[in-house]
Amino acid sequence: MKLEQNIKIAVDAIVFGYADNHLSVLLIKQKFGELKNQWALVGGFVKDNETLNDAVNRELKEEAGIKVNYLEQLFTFGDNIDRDPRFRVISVAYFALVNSTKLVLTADTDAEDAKWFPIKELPTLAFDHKDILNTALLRLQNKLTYQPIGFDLLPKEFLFSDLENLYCTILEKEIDRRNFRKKILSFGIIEETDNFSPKKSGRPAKLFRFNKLKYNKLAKDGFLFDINFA
Amino acid sequence: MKLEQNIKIAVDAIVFGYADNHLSVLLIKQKFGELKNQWALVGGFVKDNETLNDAVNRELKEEAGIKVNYLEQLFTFGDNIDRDPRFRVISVAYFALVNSTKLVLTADTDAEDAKWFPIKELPTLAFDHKDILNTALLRLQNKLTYQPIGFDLLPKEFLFSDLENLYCTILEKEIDRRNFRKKILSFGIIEETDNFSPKKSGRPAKLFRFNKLKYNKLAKDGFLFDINFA
DNA sequence: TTATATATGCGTAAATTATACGCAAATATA
DNA sequence: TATATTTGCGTATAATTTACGCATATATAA
Repeated sequence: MKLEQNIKIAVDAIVFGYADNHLSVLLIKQKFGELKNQWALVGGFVKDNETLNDAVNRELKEEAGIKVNYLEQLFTFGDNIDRDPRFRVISVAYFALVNSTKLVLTADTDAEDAKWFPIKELPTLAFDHKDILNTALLRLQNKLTYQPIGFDLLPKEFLFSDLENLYCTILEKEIDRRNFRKKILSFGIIEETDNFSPKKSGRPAKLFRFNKLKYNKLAKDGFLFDINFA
Repeated sequence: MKLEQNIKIAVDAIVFGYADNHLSVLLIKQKFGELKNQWALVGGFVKDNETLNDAVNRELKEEAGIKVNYLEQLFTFGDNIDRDPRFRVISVAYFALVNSTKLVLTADTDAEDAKWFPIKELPTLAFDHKDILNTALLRLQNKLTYQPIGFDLLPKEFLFSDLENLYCTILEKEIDRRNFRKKILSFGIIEETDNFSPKKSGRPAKLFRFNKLKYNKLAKDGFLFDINFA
């Protein structure tokens, strides 16, 4: 069997973060090559002896010094045959979420060129990274309606209003506050804490916490988290 | 930038077919190599200048002489680092459906070693193809509940009872016949024909046809096809 | 010819869930 | 003390799901 394949395999990560009612994406400024100074997704080539997951996590650490809360394979992009003149590149894209405490990038890594961009203020992106990003955004919006991944974008303890705003912001629609609360509570996967959050005005609100154990239990039994609102 | 990556990229297809109340998968008997005479998924290495989709369709034609009704990317499997001693193989798996008229493989291709296996009577599979198959089966079951892909497994004109049995068989559960009919009809994506199907006993039943145009219209408007039953 | 088994096609009551709100409570600020 | 603001709980109504009943149309057996 002849096999002279000149294709290299890369991984890319679309990392979403949420803070102050804004959804953001983590981007890296390219240091080398023709695309020097262009913004791109975190990513790089896969080493011969590491899994795809390991490769993504390594790149996330090397390029942005970050550990993500949620990671899943998104899609493999391989149709852009002329992306690099030296060889064809096929990219396995990953979808990642970090909680808001990680939205400030630490300066002690070589991550000086990593930056968060609000999803509404993106720069021009290298390669086909704009397409990948759009695919990821659709996945995020979709997944939000049937899997409770919103918690991975929030700090450990959060207000109901934070969670509600997150849904409204990412899904770009109004949701009735009281019905939202009722439905989320009905799942039995978040619990009250004894803590309150300081507020500028209005009645003080309890902080809540996501109970991953209870979620896993329900998910294993095939419980359907239907988080859709009119 | 040093880059000595010794990885080859392949595509594999999990092709599902449905006939006589049985879900089946298309497998190929390996002709060469260490795994000679073992059964495996349709698949092969990607050529330098073809898209991933083209690669899958080419393999489907070459190895089984088949054109599929539905094809989508499933998942990229890359963790099985020692699959081939010569190099590492990363496989982009595709999920495919054919309608029941194609369940008889034509002998005029080099497909003499292609065969349909009922999902409940699988042989031992090569590589990690059993894992890939399981992933595909879960995808099929899941997708059936929110996207009307069942029609891609049936002939152009079909009985409601065929569709119902397909759902019962693949999802492995009982569904109330009358409620099933009501819900599917409520979507407005299938239409009556003037034809009847010959039956062994019982009242003659009308044949129905899937209207893809109406489906596409609804899908574009974000209509939710909730095909879940208690 | 008549009875029986089988599958279809239509309908409806009851249970459940979703939607649209009302409103008191608790705080900051004017 | 009044006002604006946000929270937390509740409830009536609409919509949907679920569990069936039953007449109809055919093949086959008696």
